[in-house]
Amino acid sequence: MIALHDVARTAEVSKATASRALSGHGYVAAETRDRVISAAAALGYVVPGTSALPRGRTSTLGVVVPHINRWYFGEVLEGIEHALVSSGYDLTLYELSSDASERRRVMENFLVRRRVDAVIAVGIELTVSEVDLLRSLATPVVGIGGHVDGVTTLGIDDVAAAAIATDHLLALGHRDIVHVGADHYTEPDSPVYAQRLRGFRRAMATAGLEGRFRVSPLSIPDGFAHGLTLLADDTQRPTAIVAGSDEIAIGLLLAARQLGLAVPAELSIVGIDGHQLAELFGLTTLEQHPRQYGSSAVALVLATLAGSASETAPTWQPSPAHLVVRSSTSAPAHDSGREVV
Amino acid sequence: MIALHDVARTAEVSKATASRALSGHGYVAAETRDRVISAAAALGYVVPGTSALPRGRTSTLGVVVPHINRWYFGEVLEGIEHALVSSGYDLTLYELSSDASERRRVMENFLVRRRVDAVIAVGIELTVSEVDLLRSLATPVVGIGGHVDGVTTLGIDDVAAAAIATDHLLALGHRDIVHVGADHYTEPDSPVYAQRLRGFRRAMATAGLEGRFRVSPLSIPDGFAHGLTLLADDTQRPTAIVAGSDEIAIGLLLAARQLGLAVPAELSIVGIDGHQLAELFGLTTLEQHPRQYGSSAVALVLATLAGSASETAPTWQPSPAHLVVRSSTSAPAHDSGREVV
DNA sequence: ATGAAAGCGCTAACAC
DNA sequence: GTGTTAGCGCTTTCAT
Repeated sequence: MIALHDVARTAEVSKATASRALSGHGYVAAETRDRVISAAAALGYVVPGTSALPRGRTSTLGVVVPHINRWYFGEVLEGIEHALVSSGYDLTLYELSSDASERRRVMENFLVRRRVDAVIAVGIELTVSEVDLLRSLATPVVGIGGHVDGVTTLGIDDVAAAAIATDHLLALGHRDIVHVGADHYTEPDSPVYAQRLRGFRRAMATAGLEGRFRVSPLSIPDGFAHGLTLLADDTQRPTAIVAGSDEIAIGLLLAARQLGLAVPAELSIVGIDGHQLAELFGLTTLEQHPRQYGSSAVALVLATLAGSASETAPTWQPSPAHLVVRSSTSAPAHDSGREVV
Repeated sequence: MIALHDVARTAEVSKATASRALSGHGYVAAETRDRVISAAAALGYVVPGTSALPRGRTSTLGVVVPHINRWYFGEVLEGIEHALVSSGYDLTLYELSSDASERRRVMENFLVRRRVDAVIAVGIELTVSEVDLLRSLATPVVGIGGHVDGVTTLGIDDVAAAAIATDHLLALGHRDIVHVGADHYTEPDSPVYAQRLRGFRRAMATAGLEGRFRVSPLSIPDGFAHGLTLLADDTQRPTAIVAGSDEIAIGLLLAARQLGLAVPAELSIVGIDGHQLAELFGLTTLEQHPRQYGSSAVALVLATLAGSASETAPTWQPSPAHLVVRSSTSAPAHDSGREVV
């Protein structure tokens, strides 16, 4: 275990000088610095995580997600990870199970106790007390997906997004539209699905219609299963579906095909998210950019930590997203994107 | 920021006693302990990450992956995360880009410098020098996927797995079989795809045949694209395909369907991994259990850290996996699993 | 420009 | 049983 001590001794300087030489803080003679740096290199020394302890820092960024193995979250994580490389910060990952007490434990015990210098909450509805807690510790927080009061959040306006998806179908002449997605009960941590449901209902109400809603877990197999039951009986089959996520939409699409329904001729489906498979399946969907949210969020928290963008009022600005309409069921044809603020 | 100091003062004891009371180590009067504990609770104190510093520990487990947003890796991560909950350990995640210097930086600067107490390498071929480095620091390492000399690794025998998949097709009477997968060049960090290729070649050679090989990135869209070019021309179309991963297999399957080919009547496809969509697509595949690998790996490293299973010779035992043969292209029908050691 | 010393928040020997 | 002391590996005043 090579410690600063060893580097200092090899370079024949004190620990203090070695520290300055390596960190770049404070005065140190050019010649001395070179000696220290080559000693460090020769010994294979690299600065440990404890180095920020005296400054009360951990060099660690906490990321909280409700799920790891879902496309959207995976993209966000990759975006974060890439942005973090060569920042000197580590990414520590917390998956919040749906268990409430478990959630409390993670939030309070880990995030809050100087185990992380900042937190990025992805698809998590932080409670006011959680936000207060972090704020009282001066821990920068930025959210991704949804909207949490008082914290800068990256993501689309989910209500508007679902409304646009719905309006698209209404404009196509559809009247019997159902929303297959999640709500507050199936995705208790995440605010976005309930908002998408609201957007759907709002758009339908505005058109003077009453939309149906079916709850489904957010996976392709679940979408498929729901599709089979929903679409098999043509007395209750809708002419169009707004899916709560692309996974559901793809599942529904597969179910429709399995039942021999022509999409979009006999059934129109629109999803939300921009899943990598959307184009492959010819899925009309509202695309956002989770990977960019990740890197932008990192930039934000790092800036705050560096003291630059400190406490500018956390204003929420929905990220741009656009509806990618695909008419054929399998011939990838981009664009005709409609901007969503 | 509530420190142990505050708890101690509130409970009217010394920091040492407070520490003992909270950690459970060493003698402390029951009555005193209660006082400390309630003081801690009242103040909202929780032990910080620095608590293990004096013992030279970080309470952190490093996990290295080549990709985050792929089904297999996501499953492993979820398995690890779940196993870690309430262990007191944090999971810090490193995604190794394919850039070699970047990889060196991560391996040396982060993993090795007491930033983590142990590491789990998922689908990463550690070099001997990397293993030596970690070993010299007494950092426990366990691998998942593939096989690294000197480190206990969880996963199937990929050579055998691919051979079994190939043999299955041979037994079905196929002679013109192609392998669509990755090799050392497309997935430089991961040993497993090259091994699967070897298993395929070996099985073909044993049957006195020469199998064709096509390189493809490991995603559904890429599998789809390769499928279109490979299957469109029926002069060069094989009768069966061994895919290097389920993503590729599913992509191929979709391409085949798009081209109007009946699967498995006109084209047999077998995948490897047990992707959640395999059943949905009626894909015959060799299933392993990435989530369990994750939790088992955690159990292993924690045991080593706790000193129990210390330095027992790291022997590699392939995990069980079995070939799930599905005959229909869309009717989920389990079973007829063949064990693979 | 450099070194000595104090201290980040905690644990562990060692005394009492 | 409990307090005192030293020290984990580093950064940072404060002298010099």
